Amino acid sequence: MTELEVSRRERKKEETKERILRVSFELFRKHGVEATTVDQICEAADVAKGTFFNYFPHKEELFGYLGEVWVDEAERRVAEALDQGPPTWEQARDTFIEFAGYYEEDRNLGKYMAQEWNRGRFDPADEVCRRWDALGKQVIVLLQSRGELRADVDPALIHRILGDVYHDTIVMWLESPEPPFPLQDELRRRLTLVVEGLGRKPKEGR
Amino acid sequence: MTELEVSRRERKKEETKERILRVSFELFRKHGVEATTVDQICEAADVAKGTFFNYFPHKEELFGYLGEVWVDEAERRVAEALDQGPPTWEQARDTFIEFAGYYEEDRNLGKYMAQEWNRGRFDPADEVCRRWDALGKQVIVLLQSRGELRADVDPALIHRILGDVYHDTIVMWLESPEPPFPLQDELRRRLTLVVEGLGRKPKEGR
DNA sequence: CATCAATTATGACTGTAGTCATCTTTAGTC
DNA sequence: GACTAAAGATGACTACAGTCATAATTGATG
Repeated sequence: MTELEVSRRERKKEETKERILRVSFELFRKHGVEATTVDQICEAADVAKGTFFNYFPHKEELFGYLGEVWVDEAERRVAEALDQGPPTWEQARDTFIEFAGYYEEDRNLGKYMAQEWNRGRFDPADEVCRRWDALGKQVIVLLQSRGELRADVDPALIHRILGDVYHDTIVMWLESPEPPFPLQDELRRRLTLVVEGLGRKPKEGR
Repeated sequence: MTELEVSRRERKKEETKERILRVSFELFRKHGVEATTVDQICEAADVAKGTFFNYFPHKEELFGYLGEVWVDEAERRVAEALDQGPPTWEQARDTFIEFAGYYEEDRNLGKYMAQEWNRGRFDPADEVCRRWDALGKQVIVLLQSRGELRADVDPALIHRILGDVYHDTIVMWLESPEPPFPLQDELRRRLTLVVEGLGRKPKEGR
């Protein structure tokens, strides 16, 4: 076998993993995450339990892959936006607000995603987190250089604070009673408020 | 038996609950939360497993009681501070920052506490959350009336945003590598920044 | 003190996540 | 095609959380 073509083994492996992932999320959507057991997933994907755990060291690991899908898409969209020149604060803000749409697609799944994310149990979490971070920081630095955000503050700190508010708003939305409030509007409101300040003015101008 | 004195049954019940709680946290501190099983707790507290679950519908419920202890203390301290007249922003900020000391007392326990808090699995969670909320909001309204915080913004929103940053800073600290950064200094830095604003100025004065 | 209803304690049992020694399949070699 | 080593699959097994029918304890009442 040459190195170029993918061996049957590789192909089967990939197929099995794909099948487990596909079947899992089907069941999650149909019956909810808590109510879906690994046994059921194995049954539906026609693999032994051991096989499941060969691919995913624990049940929650499945969500790591959802995270990867999301960040792939997000990176693509940010690059696209930056291609049209450096953004204003409003443009950048709205681009990131749109990512909240991932959570809106399936609230139940989103809830679990946020939860597992918090627990930091994913294996690829480090990598995925790093990419999310890089995405945000890159934009913050650009905004600082354009004078749209305070340049006298560590961009990592600005990033973290905006991230806090962003993240917590989503968590709040996930837990809010039906019908949920309009997530993206609320994000816009809060992020704007934080950038404008809640009260006192800084002692020095920026 | 008169209604004034507590029956032996009541006393025993209380004793058992206390014993389970005490023994649990001893074991948590000694071996870590994950590593401590309910069986071990029951063994050490000399009760049957069923008894444990009579008192605490699930293992995590134990943390609900820690939450209650914390909020009791916090309420006491805020009342004390308000007794000395309405606070400035700096005073109020620092009072709340001191509460982060609960987490500093035992980082491992704190980690679990924050996690379980997020998951919202405590039974008394509603009540305890409500009290924490009331505590914060009360102070925000006071600060607004003194012109220390923007009065043109819903106090609940200000409260939520400051809470986001507060909470997330603690989570970050809990996850930070040894030796951890100085938590209270970092909280002060971030909360101040949010109140002063990250960049753009509001269109209208406050 | 005997009886009873209500409360609390008990531990065998169930369901599920996760492990591991063993078996099967595959790609490469002669 | 036969052989081999390594990758991958398997399911019986373990460990733990949580349940529930039953037993024991308690306080009240005659």
